[in-house]
Amino acid sequence: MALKMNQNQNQVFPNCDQLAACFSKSFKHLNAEQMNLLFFEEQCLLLKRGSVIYAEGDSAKGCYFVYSGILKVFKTGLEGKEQIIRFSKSGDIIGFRSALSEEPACTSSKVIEDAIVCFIPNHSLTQLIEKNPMFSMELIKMTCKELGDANSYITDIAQKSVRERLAEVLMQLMNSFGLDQDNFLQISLTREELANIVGTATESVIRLLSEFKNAGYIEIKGRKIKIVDVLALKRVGGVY
Amino acid sequence: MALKMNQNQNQVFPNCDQLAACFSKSFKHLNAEQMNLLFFEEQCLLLKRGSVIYAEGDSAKGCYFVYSGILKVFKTGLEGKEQIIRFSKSGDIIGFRSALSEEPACTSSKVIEDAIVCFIPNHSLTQLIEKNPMFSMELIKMTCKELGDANSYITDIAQKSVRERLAEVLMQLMNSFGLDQDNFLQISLTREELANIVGTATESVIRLLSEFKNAGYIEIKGRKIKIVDVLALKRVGGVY
DNA sequence: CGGGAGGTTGAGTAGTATCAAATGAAGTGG
DNA sequence: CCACTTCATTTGATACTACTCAACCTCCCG
Repeated sequence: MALKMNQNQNQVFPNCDQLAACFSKSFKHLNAEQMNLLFFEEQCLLLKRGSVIYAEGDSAKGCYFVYSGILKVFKTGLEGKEQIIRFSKSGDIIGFRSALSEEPACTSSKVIEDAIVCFIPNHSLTQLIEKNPMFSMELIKMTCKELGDANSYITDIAQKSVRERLAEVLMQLMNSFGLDQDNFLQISLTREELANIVGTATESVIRLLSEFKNAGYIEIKGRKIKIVDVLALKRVGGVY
Repeated sequence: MALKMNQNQNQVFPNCDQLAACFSKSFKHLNAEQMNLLFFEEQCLLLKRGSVIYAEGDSAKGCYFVYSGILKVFKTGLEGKEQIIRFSKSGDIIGFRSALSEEPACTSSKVIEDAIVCFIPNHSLTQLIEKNPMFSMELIKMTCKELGDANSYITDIAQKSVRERLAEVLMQLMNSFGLDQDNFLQISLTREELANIVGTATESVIRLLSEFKNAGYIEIKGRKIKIVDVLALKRVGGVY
């Protein structure tokens, strides 16, 4: 396997085996040879919080495999307000939609927590789809799962109140990113980012968070949110 | 090609060539042999308005190809309120998500205008994916397009007002189903169904429709809506 | 020490939901 | 053909959610 890692600044990039191991968490049906195909032109990037991976309107020459860190995928609505669609973390592939369809990206992606991502050029991805039906199948299933999530999201935003949605979002974040030993969510978001997930105003998030705090559902230390009463939050969020 | 059409009640089902021609509108990379594979166990159904094709929670043994008619795909939220996710018409495939992922369906599908659909058993679909990478690619692209639409939808519902969304939905319906010679939308929906797309209350739709009517943007004849001022509607809906 | 970004609080209000009731349309059975 | 049922639509009155605007605070960084 060609090793083209940039190791400037003492940055520790994953080696091929580590990449492959991480990739296998999500895609189980690639053998070593195919994995080589994917990471042949290995090109890892270390990205700091705030970096943009791709932006709405970009025409992609490839997609990105996320080795570590957290990204947000969002659309920019009228008035420039972000709507966060989902998060990506270790093991996810982002940007393959516009890559495959050869259309400009319809979302943007930005780093929430410092990340290492690996660029996968278009032809590698296409080759893989052509040579490995199982991989196609997994890609389809993955997209389908995203689509299912999106559909639920639509229903929630359309039918639930902001309070319900905020509680639900906290539960989703808990499921996706887990809690540390003190029950704090292992992802830190600004109030504005929270608002941009829930689809509401920053002020509303602040008011509701302090309402949850007073009710004893959560505790707050700056951007860190401690989940105290899971059952109450699930009840409020209509999550069962 | 095996012909197992049920031709009871003088129902005129499409023959294989017609099915294939219709299918080719959406999927261009299947040769005759592969098309045979798909429709080998041809099983057409004539479905009246209100019929349920599949329901949330069903585990699918296959998917359906829509030959004619219009279906709505929706989720049932809390309180039993429908959220319409999208419509399907001639040339679309529905239900392949749960079919492929072998998970219970996360949406339901119901007939809006009398439809002829053709059942495609799971193994046919899977075989095709395994044998024809181009087909996989088209399936992926199709799912990706749906996903892109869903993402836009999320952003709209989260950020736009009900008035804006209703105007936008009218424009979408115009694009999807077209207008007849008198500029009436070629799809009839109840006020409740409209509300379940927009994500609002039936009464709100009624009030806004009559507001649009008074403003001269539309005319109303029962369930038929005539699009009078496209530019005004686009402006209201923030569609550009 | 100043400036900027993020966070918090309060007051006022527009936009929608909800509830209730009346009307209209379509079908059913006697 | 009419009374009756049922469902869809419409209108009005009222309540309330959540947005907006404005002011102020806090923390951090240069």
